[in-house]
Amino acid sequence: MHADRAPGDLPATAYAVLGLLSFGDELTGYDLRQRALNLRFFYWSPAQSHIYAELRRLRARGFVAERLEPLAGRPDKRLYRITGEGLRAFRTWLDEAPVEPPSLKHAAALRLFFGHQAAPGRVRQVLEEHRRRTEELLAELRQVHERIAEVPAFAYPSLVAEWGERYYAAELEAVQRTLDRLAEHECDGGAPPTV
Amino acid sequence: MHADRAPGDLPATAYAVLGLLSFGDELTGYDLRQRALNLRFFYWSPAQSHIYAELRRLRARGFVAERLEPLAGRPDKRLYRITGEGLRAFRTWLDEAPVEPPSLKHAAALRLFFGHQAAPGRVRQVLEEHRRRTEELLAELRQVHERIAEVPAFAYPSLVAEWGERYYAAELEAVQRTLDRLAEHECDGGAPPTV
DNA sequence: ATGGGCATGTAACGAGTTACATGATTTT
DNA sequence: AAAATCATGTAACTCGTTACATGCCCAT
Repeated sequence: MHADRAPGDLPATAYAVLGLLSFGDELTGYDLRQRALNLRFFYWSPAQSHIYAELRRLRARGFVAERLEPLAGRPDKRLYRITGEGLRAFRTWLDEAPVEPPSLKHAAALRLFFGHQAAPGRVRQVLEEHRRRTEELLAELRQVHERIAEVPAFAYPSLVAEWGERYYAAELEAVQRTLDRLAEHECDGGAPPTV
Repeated sequence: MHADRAPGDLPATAYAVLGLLSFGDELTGYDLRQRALNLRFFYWSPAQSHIYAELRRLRARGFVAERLEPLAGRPDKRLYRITGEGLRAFRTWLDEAPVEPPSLKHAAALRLFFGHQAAPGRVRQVLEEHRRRTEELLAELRQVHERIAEVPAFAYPSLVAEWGERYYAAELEAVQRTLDRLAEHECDGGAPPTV
């Protein structure tokens, strides 16, 4: 879970939050939650409560500064801005921290792997649902990409979006091929062996 | 971390271990660790200590049976076999449990996303390392695939391997394109904006 | 007046990891 | 004689989640 990290160093999630602040805006935890949602296409999005916790930690380290805006009858609104120290720390992480290998948890592929135990038609159903969801995700990603495509500050996020679009398009093709291969199987030998 | 699950239900990891036993062999925790390694191409591989813990839990539920083989001067060797109840539970999970959306944590893409803060050349370096590692992983996957390709019991794992090969090949292409786009950027505007 | 968005926060928990410890057997 | 492999296990820890709780403001 926490790999390759020198003691006292922060997890990638903390730097992801810090990085979202490195674009320069002053943001609330709520805002950050929204921004973090855009990471879901290639990284994952931390839970709301986790973001708040991460902000407290970053603040304790002096990586972000907090400004309070009093609100009547409920907790103050907290606005965060990255500090000079925070920016230095972020750049050091970006430039020097070892890049963890990408981790994929592909539940649909896991189901296929164990297909020998599945009910007839189940594997196909799982793959088709996966295809549908991938199509949706790709559509959403295209929308996000369109919104940021011409904004100079988002040149790099745009590159990631392009990459993601290719990624999901390839996934769609690969699923289709798997579906086809599955159909072949059912034609020749009947269902593959149940062991 | 633990999503969509009815209370009392087990995490996907537990079912993955159970699934590895569903091929019918009697295996030790150590063996299972090896087998679980093959899941790393599309799912992740749990730590050794985690596998042992999972086996204890599966045993407590009656999903696996344990046979002890006494060894002189150290803990007994424990051999596990799936039970009828375990097989039923596994099939129910496979056929009925909601399939979690695939989760990707792509650390290299995260670095690219924040490229505006990176030192010159760093993003390229990260991508090139990612490409190298992906090539390695693909090579390993091809080897595994070759070993199982003609084994009837592994028809489904073979399909997953094919899928994986396409997946990693597509990733390689996508990274290359990103590298190219990056080079274009550096030609026209100089480095993209540092904000 | 009701629902959705804004906004923060706590408590309890489960998942999964690293690091360590031990020792026999087999291979080099 | 050393190193790798086989084999099990514990303890301390972090990460991240779900579920809950609160309450304002704005649009319908």
